[in-house]
Amino acid sequence: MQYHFNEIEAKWQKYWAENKTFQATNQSDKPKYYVLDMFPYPSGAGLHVGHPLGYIASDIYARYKRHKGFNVLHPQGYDSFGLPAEQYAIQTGQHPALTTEENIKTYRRQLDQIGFSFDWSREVRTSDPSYYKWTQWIFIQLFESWYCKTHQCAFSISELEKLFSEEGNAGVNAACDDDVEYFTAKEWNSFSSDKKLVVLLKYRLTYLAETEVNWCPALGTVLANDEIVNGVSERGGHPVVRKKMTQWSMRISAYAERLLQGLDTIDWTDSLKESQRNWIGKSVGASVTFNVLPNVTLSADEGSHKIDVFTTRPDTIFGVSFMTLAPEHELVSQITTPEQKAEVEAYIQATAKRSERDRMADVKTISGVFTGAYAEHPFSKRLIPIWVGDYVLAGYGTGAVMSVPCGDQRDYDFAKHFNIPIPNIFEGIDISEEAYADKDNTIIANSDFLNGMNYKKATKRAIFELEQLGQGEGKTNYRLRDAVFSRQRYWGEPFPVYYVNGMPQMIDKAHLPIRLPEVEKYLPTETGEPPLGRADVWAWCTETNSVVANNKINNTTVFPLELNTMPGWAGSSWYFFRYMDAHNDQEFASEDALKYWENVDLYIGGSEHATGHLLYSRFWVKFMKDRGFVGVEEPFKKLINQGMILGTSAFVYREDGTNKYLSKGLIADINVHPIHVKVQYVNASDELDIEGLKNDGEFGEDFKDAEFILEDGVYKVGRDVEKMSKSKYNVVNPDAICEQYGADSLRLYEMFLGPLEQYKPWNTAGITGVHGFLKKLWKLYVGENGLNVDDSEPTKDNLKTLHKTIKKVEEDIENFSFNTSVSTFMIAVNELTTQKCTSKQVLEPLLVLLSPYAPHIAEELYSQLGHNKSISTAPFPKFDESHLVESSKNYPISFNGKMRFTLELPMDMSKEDIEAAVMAHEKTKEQLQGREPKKVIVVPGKIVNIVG
RNA sequence: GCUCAAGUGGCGGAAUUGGUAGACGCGCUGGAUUCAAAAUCCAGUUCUUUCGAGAGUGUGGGUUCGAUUCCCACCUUGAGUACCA
Repeated sequence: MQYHFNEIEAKWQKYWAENKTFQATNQSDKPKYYVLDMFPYPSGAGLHVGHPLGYIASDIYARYKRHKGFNVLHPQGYDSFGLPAEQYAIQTGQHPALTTEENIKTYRRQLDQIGFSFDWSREVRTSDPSYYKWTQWIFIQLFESWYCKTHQCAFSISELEKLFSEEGNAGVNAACDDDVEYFTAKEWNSFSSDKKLVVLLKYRLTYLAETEVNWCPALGTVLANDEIVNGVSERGGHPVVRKKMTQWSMRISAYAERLLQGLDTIDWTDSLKESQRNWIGKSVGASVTFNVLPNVTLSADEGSHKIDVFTTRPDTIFGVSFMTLAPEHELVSQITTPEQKAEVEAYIQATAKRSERDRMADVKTISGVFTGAYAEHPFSKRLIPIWVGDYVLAGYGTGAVMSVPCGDQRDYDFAKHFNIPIPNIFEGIDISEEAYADKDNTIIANSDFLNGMNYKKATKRAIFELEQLGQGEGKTNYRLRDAVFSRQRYWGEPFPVYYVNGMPQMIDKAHLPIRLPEVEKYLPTETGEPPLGRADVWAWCTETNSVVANNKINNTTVFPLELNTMPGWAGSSWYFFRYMDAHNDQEFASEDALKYWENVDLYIGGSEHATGHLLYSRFWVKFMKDRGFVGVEEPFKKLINQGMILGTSAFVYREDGTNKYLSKGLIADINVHPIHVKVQYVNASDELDIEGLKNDGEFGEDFKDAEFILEDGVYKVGRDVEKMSKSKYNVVNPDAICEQYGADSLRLYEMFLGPLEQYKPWNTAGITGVHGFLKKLWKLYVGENGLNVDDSEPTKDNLKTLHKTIKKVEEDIENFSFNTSVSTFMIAVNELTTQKCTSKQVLEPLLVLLSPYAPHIAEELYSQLGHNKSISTAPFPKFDESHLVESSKNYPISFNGKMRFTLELPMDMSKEDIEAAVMAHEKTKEQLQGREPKKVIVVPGKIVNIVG
């Protein structure tokens, strides 16, 4: 009987689906284990062999954990809102819901054929109203919350209102907008309800704010920095301008410290934690207030300005020789003297044209302009000229810096360029060539009360003195910015928000979900409003509590709804909770389910989400914990980034100016142009199937009349490893692999390629290795005339092979070293085949070991051994050390550390006897050639090393 | 620039606490089987070599009886990030 993988795989996939083999229960005596993949965006192109890599790894782990007696939750779903579907809708007019549905079907078929043990009964789709109902609900909770910095915790906004009415806001230590004004309880209570709403909005964890964005008028949308190339949109090349827009923001900055601290409690890779730390960007220093000197030409009212700066080096405060403001800084226009006005305005105009990215990329050019105004040094009272320079970013700190040229290279370069003095405040340091930024060896000089102090002491003293003056305090700054949460798109979650007198109002939970309205086109409106501005039925009636036609808007009972939609990361920031109780229509998940499953034990996905999805999810979970909705502080306990599988592109070489294609070895110094060809026309020896290429439906025409110049009778292509992509014709489809070799071969081969975390090239030719292994495995169990397995007693060698395999495979899975397991299986099958093993006592446990990796063949053989329950219910074999105990050791005999020969000696031989046996050996004498050994190292059971 | 990875045969990679470098597989070479092919099986395959042996894990040092593994400096590649005050 042969190994008919197609039949076997279809049979067991059907069995698993029909018997709900992998359905997890929310009640169990077994310990729980939650294995999660980053859910895919269902793109139109379907899966290529790179996509399932992480899913296969997590599936192996999930199946292993089931064998180990865990109740495993291993769900899958779709991140199904997103731009490609919308773009396709704009081009074709097809509703994104339809194309998304189609794409999901393809994905599901492809995933099913690989034999994953997903619990599909818990599938979620972020674009499903029954799912985004809860995304909207969480948004409302964020709106109804504020963050107390003293307690480091979010609370209900009603508690804040109570505080305000009892004691005003002076004593409230909240994460809020910078521009809140102080008020007393009495004042608060006298505010109109509209005014109260305005004030509260400054405290809410999601709030409306004017944000500067990259606006592309032609596309009617906001673009991310990387969607802009050379100042124009990447798609279409339209001009882009900086524009202020009112958008929803998330106050993630409130959680900066906890997001940073939490990293120490989770098992993620160091590189990933490091990216998040960089992103959060904590820096400790001080804020310093400089008074701007009254300018005689300005009125008294305009004259009393203050500039706040943040510095990490308050110890260098006596080294300040100028200040620099970002061109966008609001004080610039107010303090500039009439003489400098024209120059400053010209400079601001020039910098406004450059995108933020351009400005950052061009570090070399030093530019700036003097405002004509001066500030006063808080201690020395010296005059400090105030400059404008675009090396200061408006978005970081206060958008202004105290420039200490002797201690900061950028300040130094700026000072040199504009001939500003560079006072030296460092003891014994030469600053004639460059700034001195070494904190550890700093001794302060020329600095009044700071003289002679080191960095630490001087910092402490400077902050103390600033506080005495009321012109500064110790401060910690974070680079992490609040996240913009509005998108001018159609295919995303609608906000559960309507507007009364321009103030946002939340729709009550009872009326969720607010479903996406129908529009006739998916483009922005002619007036530049988002696509939802095209909907005719998009107003909120507070009497019927329903979405009604726009023409009913009267602003007394019927109000306009929000036109923006939520960003891609909204739905993905909490989906891991929904899997716990996916069909609950009363809550996002029940308390019991949340309590049982807690959080994700193992999360596998790509490292490209390091600072997006993985940071936002942590933020939402911390918020939900604060408000008592969940019991955990972190979403993902352990996280592994799978590496990317790269494609091996193939090239043919056209001789310039001809229609001749030269085989790779013939190029020499002839001028040729390499052209990508589809990898399916290339065999394992890099030989091109010329006929196949010429008959290709898509490109055959291009090569029809081409002449292929062969070497040794074949055309050899060139190869290069590149990212797998359609445009490089190196995409390999798992469907074809499954059909030709089977899902078990695909699973084994993806693992066999190399370590999970590494980037590695795909080469279909190599799959014959693992496929051959499966055939060999099959032959070990099934002969010409039926099963080869019997009840015979295993031999010592059989047991040794089995138990070393158990040991290795178990260690490998625990270490996520799946590639070495595959080798181990090959070795085991090779050995057992040589041993002609037929013993069920050995061959049955081997199947359980293999089943996480190659579940179909394992199920089939297991059932042929007489079982009528799925192999997934079998316990993992127990390792028994006693089978590996050896009585002798083949010692490597080294001379000066180099192994020269081996010698078989009993395991229990003493050190002295080993040395004697080695020294007596004739090859030892040969090696020494008469020399007397200086030293003989004997490590019993390991090695002998002779020095001399 | 900074941070984090990673450099081992023709290729993917193995060597888990410092102890036989190149497991396992691909590819290649030779052979068996076959009318032939596929499939299968067997043997060989780091480099050099005067066939005795010698060298060898990016480069150069160091620690050690012994280093792919530990330390220092450097080079290369990849990823992320950036005038962050």
